[in-house]
Amino acid sequence: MSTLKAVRGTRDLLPPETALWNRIEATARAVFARYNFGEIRTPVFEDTGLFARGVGEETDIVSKEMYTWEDRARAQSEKPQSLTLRPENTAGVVRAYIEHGLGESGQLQKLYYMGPQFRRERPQKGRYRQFSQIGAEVIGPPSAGSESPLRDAEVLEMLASLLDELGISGWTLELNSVGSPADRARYNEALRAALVPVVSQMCEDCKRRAVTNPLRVLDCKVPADQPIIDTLPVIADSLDEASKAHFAAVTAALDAAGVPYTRNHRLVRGLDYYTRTTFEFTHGGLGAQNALLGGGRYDGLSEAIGGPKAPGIGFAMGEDRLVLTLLALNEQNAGAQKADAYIAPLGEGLNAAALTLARELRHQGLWIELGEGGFRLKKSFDAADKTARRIVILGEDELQSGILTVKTFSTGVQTKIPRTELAAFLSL
RNA sequence: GCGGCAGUAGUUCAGUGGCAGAACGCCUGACUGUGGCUCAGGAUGUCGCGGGUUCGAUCCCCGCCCGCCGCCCCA
Repeated sequence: MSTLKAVRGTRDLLPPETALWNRIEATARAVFARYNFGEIRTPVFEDTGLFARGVGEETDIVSKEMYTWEDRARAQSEKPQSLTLRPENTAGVVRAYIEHGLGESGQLQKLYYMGPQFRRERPQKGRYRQFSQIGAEVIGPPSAGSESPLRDAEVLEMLASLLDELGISGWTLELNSVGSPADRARYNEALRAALVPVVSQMCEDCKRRAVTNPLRVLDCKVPADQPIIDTLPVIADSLDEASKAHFAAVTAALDAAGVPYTRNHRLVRGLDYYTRTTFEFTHGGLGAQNALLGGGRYDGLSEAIGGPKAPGIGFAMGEDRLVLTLLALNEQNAGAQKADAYIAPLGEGLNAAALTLARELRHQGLWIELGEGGFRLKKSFDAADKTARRIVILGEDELQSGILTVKTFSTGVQTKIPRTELAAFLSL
C-alpha cells in the first residue's frame, strides 16, 4: 500500500467528462436566472447542531452518515466545537437566511447553490461519499407569499423545464403531500394500527419497520408485500383541510401549465423538515439510485433552528446522477470538443514565432493548440487531427511571405491564407 | 452497516500451480514540408495489497483495500 489513491467513495472528474459537468452547471445557472434566482454559497462545514436540529436527529443521515469531528478549542476555558461536513445544503441556506436577516427585506428569497455534499454511505453507482448537488430554495415570511401553492407549482415547472433543457428525456415527477407534523403523527398512528393485523404476512424488513418506523413500510419493494401495502391507509386521508386545499391548488396549477406528474401516495421523504408538498423526479436506468432530484416544502425548518417563521420550498438535484443519465442517454456527450486550430511550427527555430501567432489568434477568441517545432510534420498532423479541427503550418516560407498554409481535417482541403485573414478563416 | 460478484497493459478483456497474453490505443520507421489507409518493428505490467499452503502462486486458502449489484438510505 505504497501508492495513494482517492479515498473510498470519492473520485476524480477528468476531461472530457468535466465538460459535461460544466454544461449542466451553465444550463442550471441560465435557467435559475430566468426565474430570478440568485446564487448563495455557504460553507462546506457547519456546526453539527445545525444538522441535528434541521435535518433531524433520528434520520439516517444525521445518526449514522455524517462526517463529524471535534474542532480544537481555542482557549483552555473554551469547549471544543463539534463540526460536520454538510450532508445537504438546505439547512445551511436557512441558517444563512436567519443569520443575515434576509427575511427583514419582506421579500421572497430565491436562492440557488451548487457544490459538494458529504455522506458516509456505502458507495455504489450513483452514490458517492462526496457528491455534488444543485439546488434551490424559495423562502421568506408568510407576508411575502412564501406559503402560496403557486410557489410549489413554479418550482416544479422550473424543474421540468431545466430537465428538458438539459436533454434528460423520460423523467417522471412523483408528487405527494405529507401535510403538517400533526398530520404526519396522526398518519403514523393510523398506519401502525392498520399494520397490526397484516404485518405477520409481510417480509422481515417490514416487520421491523412496522415497529421502528411505519412510514418506511411504504418503501418496501418485495413483490408479495405490494398487495398488502395497497390496502393500507394513505396519508392523503390524514391531511387537515388546509393541507388538502394547498395540495389541490398545487396540482391545479401544474395541470393548467401542462406539467405532467403522478400522485404517489407512498412518497414519504426521510428528512424530518418536510411538510406538505414533497416530490421526486426519477429516471430509469439509474439502478437502485433512481432519484434524480428530490425536494419539498419545509414550513417549520427556520423555527426549528431558532429563526423566525419562514416557510419555504426547495429541492436538490444529484449532479452525479444527472451526468450518469446524460451519458447513458447520449454517448456523444462524452466526446471531447476540438480546438479551432493546431499550430505546427516547422523546426525548433520557429517555436517562438509560433507562440506569437498563437497569441494573436487566442486574443481573437480562437481556441488554439500549440504544437512543437521539434516534431516531424507527420507527427504534427497526427497530433493535430486528434486535438483540433484544422492545422496551421508555420514554416520559413510562411513566416517570410505572411501567407499561412491551413488544412481542414473534415474536408481534407488545404489553402493558403494571409495572416491578416487567418483569424476570420479559422472562426468559420 | 448487511448479503452477493469482481479486481491482469493506458482501455476493454482472455488465460494458466511452472517464461505474462490479445485487441484497440501508444511509440519508431517505411515517408528529410502533409495525418487518416497499409506494412515493418517496439514498449506496455509490483497480475489490487498483505499473509498462508507449495519445490514453485497471477491462479488455491485467509485477511484487508477498492469497485459493482441488491438491501438500507437518499441526490
